[in-house]
Amino acid sequence: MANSKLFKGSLNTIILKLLEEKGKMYGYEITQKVKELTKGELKITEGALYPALHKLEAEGLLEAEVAKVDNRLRKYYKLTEKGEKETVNRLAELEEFIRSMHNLVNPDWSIQ
Amino acid sequence: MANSKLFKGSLNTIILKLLEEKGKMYGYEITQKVKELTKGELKITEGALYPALHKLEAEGLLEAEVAKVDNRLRKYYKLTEKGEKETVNRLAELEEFIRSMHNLVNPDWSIQ
DNA sequence: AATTTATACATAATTTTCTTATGCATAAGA
DNA sequence: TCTTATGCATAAGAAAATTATGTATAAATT
Repeated sequence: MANSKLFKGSLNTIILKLLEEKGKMYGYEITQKVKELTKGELKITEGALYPALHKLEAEGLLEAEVAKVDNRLRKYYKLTEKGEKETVNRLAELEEFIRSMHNLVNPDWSIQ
Repeated sequence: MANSKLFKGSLNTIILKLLEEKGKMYGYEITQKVKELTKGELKITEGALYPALHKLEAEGLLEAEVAKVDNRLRKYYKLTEKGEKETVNRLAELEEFIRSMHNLVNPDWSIQ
């Protein structure tokens, strides 16, 4: 997509939020869900996603569970308790970020 | 700031928008203006700002002019014609980005 | 008077985070 | 049969930031 640069730094927050909503998801599912929600605008690459998932797991925010579906492996991730708390913080930061960007560039729409 | 990661990738757009509004600005002025507009939330570091300005200049989006004020050098930047056009694009992308993020994380406010 | 903070630029080393490329494997569709 | 889709993973490289360092003058503080 044209403005993929803008998404830099927001991947972790996106993952955490989706997991908060869905309960558990596997990697490929996340890439498809993001593509769907952004109407194809944001395509998360595997080279970005899997290392991000591994890191969040190493930080104790996610825990993984492998399942075999239709003879294919899926690695399901869900939030740990720590991850749930952190997600609240990250989303608050994201909201603050968007408000700040609004103040900076002041486009012709408002935030309610 | 806590969520500086989220701002990754948006520095160029911020610079272009501020210059569009102000006409011309120098580097230090940009850092102060951003700090003011974000209530201290975003502190642009010099190591990020100056290379970004140089790159935008090299791309032909900005042009620079050095002035001496109070025995101190200031390097004023302003948009070129190409830069003005590009700024329109970048702001449209930014708006699309913010709408996408909204769809993704669906906070409790709406965009009008 | 001396030191710190503010103003103003710049670059180098390092880190973070991404893209692109590669690899393996099974299932479905053309 | 070959391509696309599903599913994981890692390595090489690029991009964009942070942190550290350097130079210089002016203002403010101790």
